[in-house]
Amino acid sequence: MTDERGLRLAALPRDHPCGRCEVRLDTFCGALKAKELAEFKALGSTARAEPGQCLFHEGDTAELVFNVTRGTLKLYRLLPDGRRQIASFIQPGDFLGLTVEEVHAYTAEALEPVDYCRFPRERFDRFADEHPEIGRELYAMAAHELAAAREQIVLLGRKTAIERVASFLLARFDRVRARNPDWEIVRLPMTRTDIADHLGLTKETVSRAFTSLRRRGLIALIPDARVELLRREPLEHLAAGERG
Amino acid sequence: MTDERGLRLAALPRDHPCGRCEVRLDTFCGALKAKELAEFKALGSTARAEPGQCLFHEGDTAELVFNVTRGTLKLYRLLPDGRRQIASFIQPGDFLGLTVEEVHAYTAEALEPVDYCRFPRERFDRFADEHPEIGRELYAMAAHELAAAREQIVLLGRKTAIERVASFLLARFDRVRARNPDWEIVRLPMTRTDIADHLGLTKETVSRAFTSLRRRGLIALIPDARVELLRREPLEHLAAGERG
DNA sequence: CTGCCCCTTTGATCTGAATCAACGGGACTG
DNA sequence: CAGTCCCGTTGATTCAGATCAAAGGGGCAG
Repeated sequence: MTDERGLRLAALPRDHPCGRCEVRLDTFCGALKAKELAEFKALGSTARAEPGQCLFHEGDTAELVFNVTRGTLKLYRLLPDGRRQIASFIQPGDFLGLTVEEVHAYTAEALEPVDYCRFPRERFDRFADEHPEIGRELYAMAAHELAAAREQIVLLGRKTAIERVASFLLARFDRVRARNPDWEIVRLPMTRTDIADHLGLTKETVSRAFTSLRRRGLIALIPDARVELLRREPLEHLAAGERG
Repeated sequence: MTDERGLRLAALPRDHPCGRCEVRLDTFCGALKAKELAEFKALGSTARAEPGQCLFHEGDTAELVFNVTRGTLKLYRLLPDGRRQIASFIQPGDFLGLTVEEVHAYTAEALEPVDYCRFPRERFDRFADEHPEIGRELYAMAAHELAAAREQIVLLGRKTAIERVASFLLARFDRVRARNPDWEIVRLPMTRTDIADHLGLTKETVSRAFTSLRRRGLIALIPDARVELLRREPLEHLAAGERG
């Protein structure tokens, strides 16, 4: 699989508009041949968002879809009195903005500088209709996100504070590991408040959980918002809910 | 849309194997013409599950996919110490068993007598590959379920007990209303414990929330596990999190 | 009809995490 | 370089919901 993808990457002409895209093979673009990819790319444009800027707000009509190539966003909903829930963090390779509704149900805000491709929804849909291989990839991505969302449901419904934080950290480590198998340090571009709003906790409780994991020797907190994984197994036990 | 579907339903020959299926147009079967539908149906078989029986367990290899035609199931995960989270309730017209993993991450257990069609996953995938219109429906269903899952994430992460119960009830009422616009009574085939395990609460808290909603005159509890909607608006305010 | 079981409801008490409060530190600003 | 702001951490107190406990009711087997 990696080899095949490697070949396809190598096969892309030098002057191809997606030639420098680092996440091409992590998203459905990887399912397209060079020519189709160029056609696809021409449907949209690229842009950058600075920290705090939003690609769209809850309630906006969904006119564009996005493909993130660099940086992290948070996808959140606000309740009328200010309570906030971050449904998920969006990372390079993630697709964003697809909705069955006419209107976005969440706000997508950049946590750090974000580069992305954007496509008018109508054109995107037409292209997808004409390219079944895209449809298949889209379905696979939706299924994947659904699995992640249900994992989050288990976390929010039944796990304790420290189990939630352990699960969150492991998910981050595993995401890094998918690319660098022996990388044991992860950067967390989001604040404690963001993590809390993702895990259904408060920033104080998240902070205490980090401290507790550090004291138990499972992780180390490194300057510049980084965390090192010291002992994976007990962290996995905690995350799985084994009352450790 | 309803008219178009009505026509398509009427167009199905009398002796068609799906002729009596009441949910055909609620699921992707509705996107198939009579002949293709018959071919599709022939790929699998129908069966019934009694209350308490499981279509599959967490950890089983995912060899079959299911289409529920009657009855309700619960889809749940157990943590090692017995904590349980019901990811969702599955109803007629819902598709079940699709997973990106080789193995089911949840158990699907019947709450009441359940009729369903089942298909070997491999054959189903092949059929879907050959019929792009199915792929599109599958994607739409996955996107729909993802939206529902994220709604549940907001509920579990940030809503209070009574807001959760109000949201749950409204979702039930709306599901009924989609078919019978002025129907204000809904049957709840699941126990208080099931509802609690869906909403991240305990059965006692769920029961107290029902009592509170009844005392406020928003709902009435009717024998035979039924609930009547008396005042929709305040219930909607509660569900939206307006601190009523 | 009786007894058993399970479900629901209600009450009393407990507790994990929220809230309230304070402090230290890094980044930016004027 | 003082001032401000935001972030993270830690401590004290509070509270929503969990847990523990008990009683009532419907369904069903014998």
